[in-house]
Amino acid sequence: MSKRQVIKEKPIIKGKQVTSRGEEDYIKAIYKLSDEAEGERVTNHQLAVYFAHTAQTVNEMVRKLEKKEMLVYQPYKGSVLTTLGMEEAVRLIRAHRIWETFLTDKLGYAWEEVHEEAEMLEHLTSTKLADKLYAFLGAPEVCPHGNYIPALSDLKRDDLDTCGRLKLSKAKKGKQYCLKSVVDDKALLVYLNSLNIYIDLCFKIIERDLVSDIVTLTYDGRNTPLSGAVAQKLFVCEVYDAEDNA
Amino acid sequence: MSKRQVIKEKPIIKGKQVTSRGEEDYIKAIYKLSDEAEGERVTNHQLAVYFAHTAQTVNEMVRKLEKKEMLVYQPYKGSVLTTLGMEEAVRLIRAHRIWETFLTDKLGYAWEEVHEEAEMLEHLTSTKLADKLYAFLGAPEVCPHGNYIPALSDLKRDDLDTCGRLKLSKAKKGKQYCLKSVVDDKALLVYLNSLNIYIDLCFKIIERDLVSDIVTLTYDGRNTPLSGAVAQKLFVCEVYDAEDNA
DNA sequence: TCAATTCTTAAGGTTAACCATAAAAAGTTG
DNA sequence: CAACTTTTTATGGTTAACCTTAAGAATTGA
Repeated sequence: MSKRQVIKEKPIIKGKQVTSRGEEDYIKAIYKLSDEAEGERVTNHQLAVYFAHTAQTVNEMVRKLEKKEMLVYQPYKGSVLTTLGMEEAVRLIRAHRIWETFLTDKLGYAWEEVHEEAEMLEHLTSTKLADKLYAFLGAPEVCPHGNYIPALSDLKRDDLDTCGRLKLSKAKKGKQYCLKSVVDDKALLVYLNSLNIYIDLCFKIIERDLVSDIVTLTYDGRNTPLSGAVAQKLFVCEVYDAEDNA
Repeated sequence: MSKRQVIKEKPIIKGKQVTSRGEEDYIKAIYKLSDEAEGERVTNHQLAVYFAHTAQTVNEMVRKLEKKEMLVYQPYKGSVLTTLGMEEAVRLIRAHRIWETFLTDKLGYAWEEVHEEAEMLEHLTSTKLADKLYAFLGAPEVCPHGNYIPALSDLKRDDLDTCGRLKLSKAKKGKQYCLKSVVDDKALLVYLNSLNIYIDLCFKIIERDLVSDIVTLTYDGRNTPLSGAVAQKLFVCEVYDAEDNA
């Protein structure tokens, strides 16, 4: 009733979020972890390790997301995303990969530089913006790391990272392969740069030492040994049109 | 010392911000308001109205920004940005206008749709990203609303919105003008759309009624009356190569 | 100049997203 | 199945960004 109320005149619009940044990060993490691990449920412990959060914090976040019906949580068992949660995760992953593609293809970023930027931008990307960007990019199939850019309706997680592809660590000696995707890990990407390894590079496996756990590839006329740890993060397709360059 | 500490293993990187979203909004607001009003100092009251925040909140934010040396505050007088604060404001305005240009020029957004998106994106735009985007856009001079895109070193506020331009409300009857910029106000932009008025449109003023406060323009072979309120939000340059289309 | 008005600020509250400590509950295993 | 480990959750704390109420200080104008 006082004149001071006049201050309330202009209610500037602000981003009204249904899910906050933190919540979105949890949804994405659950989506990813439920794929990496064999089981479907993601335990609170896994999330605690992933985010370096305490058990209590994880518990609170999971309970909050449960109330919002983004996931179903069973104490001592873990969480499974609901369809709503999956949709949210796919929306974020789609935006993430679209931004990564934009940053490399249009702005000339290196593939190891795009993750952090995309990680921020994805959270403010409306469906409209994502779709327009995607069209502008020419509807690319994959991001700079070779992972599929899912459509919003595309909730099948298996397709996203590895469908039709083989871990290099499971490839066979003597055969030829083409690199199709890599895990989005900065140190790995920088390392691959130093070896001149990139998406769509074709090579032959000339050695696979199970004791030392080293795979040796041939490309560019030279031999390159890769540790099992690295080989596990590279996904390849077999190539049949033989043509040696050793 | 307990085994539970193992949880602390993986400290995922997060955006470490020097200035938060809220602080950045205050810096931008002070920058803008110190230009719009005649005086240089921006009072807490102005900020309270602008954000629809309470006096207490404004006070807290201003004091916080003062501690960070982004501004100098004099109780009962108001705030002035320091060079540091100005740089921050220009960085944000630059990012804002670059995003607006990207959204319209590359993604086909309408000029009334870009403000909100840019308002969010600007806060996560590193100098590197802004510069790359800017180059990608072909180093445009102005945003879709005709406002100059400042360089980071460009702290002169006067140039940004009106340099060398005239408010349409001060234009003279009988002369020809070209629309150079408009205030970024959604309702206004939609209204201008309906009149087919856009940046770089040239027209002649055929009437200026001081009593009714209406300016009448001629373009596209028709006469269009504009209220003083609208005319105040349009900035024009005089055009000398005469050519009637009335 | 003094009363009215406006501005500032102290005190204390809220919510979100984190934290630690510690107890209670469930699972695991010898 | 008892002991041990892990997981959950209650309690209580922190900071940031907001809020209200209300007191106190400065400005203004008649």
